[in-house]
Amino acid sequence: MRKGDATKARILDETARQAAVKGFGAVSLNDVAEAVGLSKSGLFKHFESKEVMELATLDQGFDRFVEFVWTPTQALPPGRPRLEKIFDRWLDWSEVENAAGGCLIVAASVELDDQPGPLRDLLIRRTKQWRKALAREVKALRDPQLSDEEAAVVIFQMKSYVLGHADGKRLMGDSTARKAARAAFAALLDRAAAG
Amino acid sequence: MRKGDATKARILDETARQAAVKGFGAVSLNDVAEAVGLSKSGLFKHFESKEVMELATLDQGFDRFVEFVWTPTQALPPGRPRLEKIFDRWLDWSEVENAAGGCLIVAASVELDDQPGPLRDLLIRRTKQWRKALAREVKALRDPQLSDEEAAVVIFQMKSYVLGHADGKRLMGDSTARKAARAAFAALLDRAAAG
DNA sequence: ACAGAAAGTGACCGATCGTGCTCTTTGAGC
DNA sequence: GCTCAAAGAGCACGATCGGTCACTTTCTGT
Repeated sequence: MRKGDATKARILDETARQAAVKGFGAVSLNDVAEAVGLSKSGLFKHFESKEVMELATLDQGFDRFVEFVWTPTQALPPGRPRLEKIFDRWLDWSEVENAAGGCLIVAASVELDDQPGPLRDLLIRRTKQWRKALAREVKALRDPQLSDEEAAVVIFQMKSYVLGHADGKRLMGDSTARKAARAAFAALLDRAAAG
Repeated sequence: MRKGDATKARILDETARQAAVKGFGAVSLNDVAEAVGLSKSGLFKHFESKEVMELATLDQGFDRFVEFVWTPTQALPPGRPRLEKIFDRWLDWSEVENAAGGCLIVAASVELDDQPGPLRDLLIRRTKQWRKALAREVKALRDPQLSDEEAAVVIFQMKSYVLGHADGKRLMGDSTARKAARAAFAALLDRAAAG
């Protein structure tokens, strides 16, 4: 049962790639199977349906995101240094790690925000989970910890800059997007620490 | 040739609605035709292909956007009052005017950023055009007008807040998103006017 | 009112969609 | 090394995809 796991992982990776590019709704089993080097029916030995495959893809997408953006920052001291690293990794996530296709989570968020179903449920659940982890990091910015409301303000603007960066860099090819995002975020941290 | 124009407009509206919900890549002629009350082949009397229909849809989408967000603000004095109104209308655009489906332009931006073709070309062209109009409004924030670079910083953050607002409100149902966006934007204008 | 164009229908095309079925190959545990 | 399940191929299915064509209905300009 080891060979199967490796194939499964390749399927999930490929599905994630295609979903980030074309959207979940436009991914076809044929394209995925071909890219992975399988027959279409071979996919069904790993997932009982397309929907289950999509769910697994999005779930693994979040795992990869947290692993890439959050995990490596836990070695740093809490507060500003850690948060700056998280932000930087977050920008890397869409600009470098997923240069082709962009961030799967952003793509899914825009696509699924008005399409009820298990896929959207999963997306919302894991986004909330991520938000919680992020809130803990943000609150540690000041010695008397930031309140929930203060942290929410910081998170809103932080995520906004991430989205702005992705929009500017990926669609418009704006090479200054990263600098703009970093500057805006640094100013935000200054305000948060002072306020 | 008057009846045809009305039908054409209904087709474009419906296509825009569906594209905003499911993405351009997942819109089918059958669904559009059915929703408009036409046969599938009837669509081809108005557009020679699906791609042409999509192009017309996105183009009209931008027209509607500018008409809704920008046009009504031109009665206000340039600078801060006008820009605040633009921002407000922009939030309304995705939260109220397009409550079901969200902003077509945002959806298209995320979907098409890595899919070359005429549709993406059109998207980029019209986005640049909008950015230019926006830059004029932003520069008028201060008496010695803001420089290009200063305006770019403001526009980056402004658009970031719009995206953050859409993300928070539409996907997560966060009812405080609008307040957060407005507060962040007001602070941005303060900084821009002072700096 | 009449002619001709515009608007719209229905049947059909080949291709592709997700999925089930049977069959063969392959790999892992004893 | 044998066995048996896991992994995968191949084919076929009904539905739907974008698109064409011949035909009918409806509107509009004169």
